[in-house]
Amino acid sequence: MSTDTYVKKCPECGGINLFWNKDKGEIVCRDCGLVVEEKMVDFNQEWREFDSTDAEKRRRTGAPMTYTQYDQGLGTEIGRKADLYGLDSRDKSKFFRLRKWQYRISTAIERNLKLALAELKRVSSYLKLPKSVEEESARIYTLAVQRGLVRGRSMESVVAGALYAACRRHEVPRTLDEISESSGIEKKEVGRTYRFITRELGISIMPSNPADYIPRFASALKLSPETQSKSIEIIEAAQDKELTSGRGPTGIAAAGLYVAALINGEKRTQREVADVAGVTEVTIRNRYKELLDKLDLEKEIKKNKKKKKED
DNA sequence: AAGACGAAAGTGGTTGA
DNA sequence: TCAACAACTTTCGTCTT
Repeated sequence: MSTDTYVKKCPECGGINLFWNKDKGEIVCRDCGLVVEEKMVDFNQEWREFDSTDAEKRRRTGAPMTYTQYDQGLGTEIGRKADLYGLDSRDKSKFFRLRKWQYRISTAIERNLKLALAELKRVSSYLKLPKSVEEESARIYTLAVQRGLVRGRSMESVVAGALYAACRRHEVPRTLDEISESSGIEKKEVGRTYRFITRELGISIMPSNPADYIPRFASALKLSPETQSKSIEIIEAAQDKELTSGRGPTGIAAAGLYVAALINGEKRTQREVADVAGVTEVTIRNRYKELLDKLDLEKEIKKNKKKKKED
């Protein structure tokens, strides 16, 4: 955290031309333009795991590259690497030549990984994601790079997709909106990349459970734990009656929370809940109506109203 | 006056021919 | 590849508290 221990070398290009902009509180590499954040110091630990094989090599590679050149160059190289697998059994000399290629570009992959993992770390800490999710998404991203799935996509969008996938797998779902906002990638792009990489990597994901959203939404709305568990009850009941399939999980979570708050006399407006959950009031209303219809919750709401009047 | 409700039209994504 | 389709949003007018 403290700035006197800040990095001496650029994590991307290894250059030593780091410029500390005290006003903005950021450190910028003059060679490649990378903005090195203060938390950099922490990152080093993380990276070591990924770098161990040829960490020494990278240190001295100071070739100045712009961000975009670097990225584009990498994209095509990874493509070649993918081709290699089709050829190797037939032509041995070609195989060895390509092997050399692969070896040469592996440092490029390493560099891309460093950059990507810095981005990943940034977004992840912005979203306050647990370590386990961060590591999972790093793993997913690494796999994606190795399979050449980054080609034709921006590194950032793949990072965002990997994060979203990791969140889903660990059942700490963030909405696409949140990922989108914190990564600066368009929502539909995040979704597309997410679908692509999970399909290509054969990652199976359970459809996300509305109940997983409850704790976060509830705390954002400052609702009591009782209301939380009530809403989870409601959602589970709704799942039994198959009111949840095909519906957006956030909408269901929002409606469940809204009803639960109503029942426990902690009423929030539809708008408040809608904002937190990232859906519209209309969606809440639709789900809410279904819940009332099928789960006869009206009694409970009335009961609560009576209680209030008595007080 | 603010919140809740619902109708109608529009949007983006999925699916199936 | 295209059109039908379901879920969700946007917008707006009306009713309720």
